[in-house]
Amino acid sequence: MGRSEDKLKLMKSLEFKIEKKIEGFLGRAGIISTPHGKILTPSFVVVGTKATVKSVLPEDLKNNNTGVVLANTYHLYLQPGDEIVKEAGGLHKFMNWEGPMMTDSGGFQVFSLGAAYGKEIGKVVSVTDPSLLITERSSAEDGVPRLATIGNDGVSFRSHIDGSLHYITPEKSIEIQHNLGADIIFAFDECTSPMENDRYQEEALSRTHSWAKRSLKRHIELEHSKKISHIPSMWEVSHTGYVGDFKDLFPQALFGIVQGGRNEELRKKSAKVIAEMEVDGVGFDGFGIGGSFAKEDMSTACKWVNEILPEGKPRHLLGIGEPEDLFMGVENGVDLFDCVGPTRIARNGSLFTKNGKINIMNEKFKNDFSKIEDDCECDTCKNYTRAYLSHLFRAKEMLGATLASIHNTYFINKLVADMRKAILEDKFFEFKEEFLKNYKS
RNA sequence: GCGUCGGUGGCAGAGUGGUCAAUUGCAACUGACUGUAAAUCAGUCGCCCUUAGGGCUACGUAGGUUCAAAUCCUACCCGGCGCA
Repeated sequence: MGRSEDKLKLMKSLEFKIEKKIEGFLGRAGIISTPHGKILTPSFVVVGTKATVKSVLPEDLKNNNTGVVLANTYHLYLQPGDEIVKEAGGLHKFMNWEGPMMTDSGGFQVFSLGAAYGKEIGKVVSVTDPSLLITERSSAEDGVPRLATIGNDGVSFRSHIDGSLHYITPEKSIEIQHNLGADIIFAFDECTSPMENDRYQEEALSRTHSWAKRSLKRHIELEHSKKISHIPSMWEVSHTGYVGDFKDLFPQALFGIVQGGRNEELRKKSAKVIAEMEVDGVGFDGFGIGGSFAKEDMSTACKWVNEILPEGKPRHLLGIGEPEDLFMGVENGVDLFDCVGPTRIARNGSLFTKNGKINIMNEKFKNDFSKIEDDCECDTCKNYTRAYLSHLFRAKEMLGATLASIHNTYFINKLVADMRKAILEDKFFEFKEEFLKNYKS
């Protein structure tokens, strides 16, 4: 098999077609083809960390118009173990989700179990408070022991489940992700805290870049080792969307991750480095935008990065998913979003409505026999009332979490689908204005 | 009927002369949640005054002892248990 054929094989893991752009902006509507089906972009990726979207059946996700599910490398490596998932035939079979899947690399856990462990910091800070900035590297003497310790070669994790010690390198993360078998996987990166200073961000960024290269290299090696029965031609892919009859073994796409915190120079540098990165002439299939932001400058950060990333490949804004943020991201050229928000707040009793979030546990809903939203067509709204959900949550009945999660994921999926429709009809900004006017009222 | 133990804020249940408007849990009320350490976490929770703080009313009921009582004494009411 010749060199060019090898390259061809690797490219087939994913196709991205842009259907329409928002005139004068970076935003666009497109279609990503994967071995497990198409993703209509912009698209919301529902998070199913441990190979399950908490409290929701895959059938319900399908009814919800869920396009993609994202599972997690670190969590599945610890439990049940990636070898078990491989033995099961991969994530799709293991969890009974036939649609497109992604896995995160564990890079976020470098942050959540590291710098953020035991503290009240999220990846998005809403207030720019300089006093929170870490002026110099505070290793571990801030009093709170971390479960993740970063080295240049990899990260030591202390399992949050049983305390056992694990070492994850970029190569290891990619190997795990190949065992898990999602359609799209991510390079191992260091998600930094928004409180870190520029000096540390720069240091972390060069680490992320070197890890990206190592991830890409290992990924390509593993892709080459796959025996694929039929390699579709370019014509087949572009005209039918058909990307192959791969049975249990299909090609996986690798996304590189741009970091750089809130620093413009670092963000731009990272976008350039990741965009141009190649191993044996092969680059990333798409890009993740990771790390931390201040709410206020999230849109400029997306813009800096997406102006540099190649237009023809999909971009995924990692871990972002509040309605306002989705508009911001789409407008600035983001194709994919994932976020635990819709499902987590659902389990905690918050529900999306077009007039803003409501907390179903509030007293006023005890005898409110209307639907969460009159015109919502999700299975929850079709069949249940606010009063019933209020009761389920008060009684701590687990069906409450299920019904709330179904509604919230439906709501977000529909929101993004409506954005897509608006882009195709040249009405993105009208839609945005109308939606946000109601949502913020 | 006699004896005995007990009656504390919506509930359960600490406290047993001053630091008690009263530990704690539950319930209730409100808020948070952005690549899931999360069916979690935080705040409020007698009444009044705008916060600091201050005032008022409260630990079955009514009296009493004391500078001071949820805490001690007396009577009564109510409940558990034991004996008749």
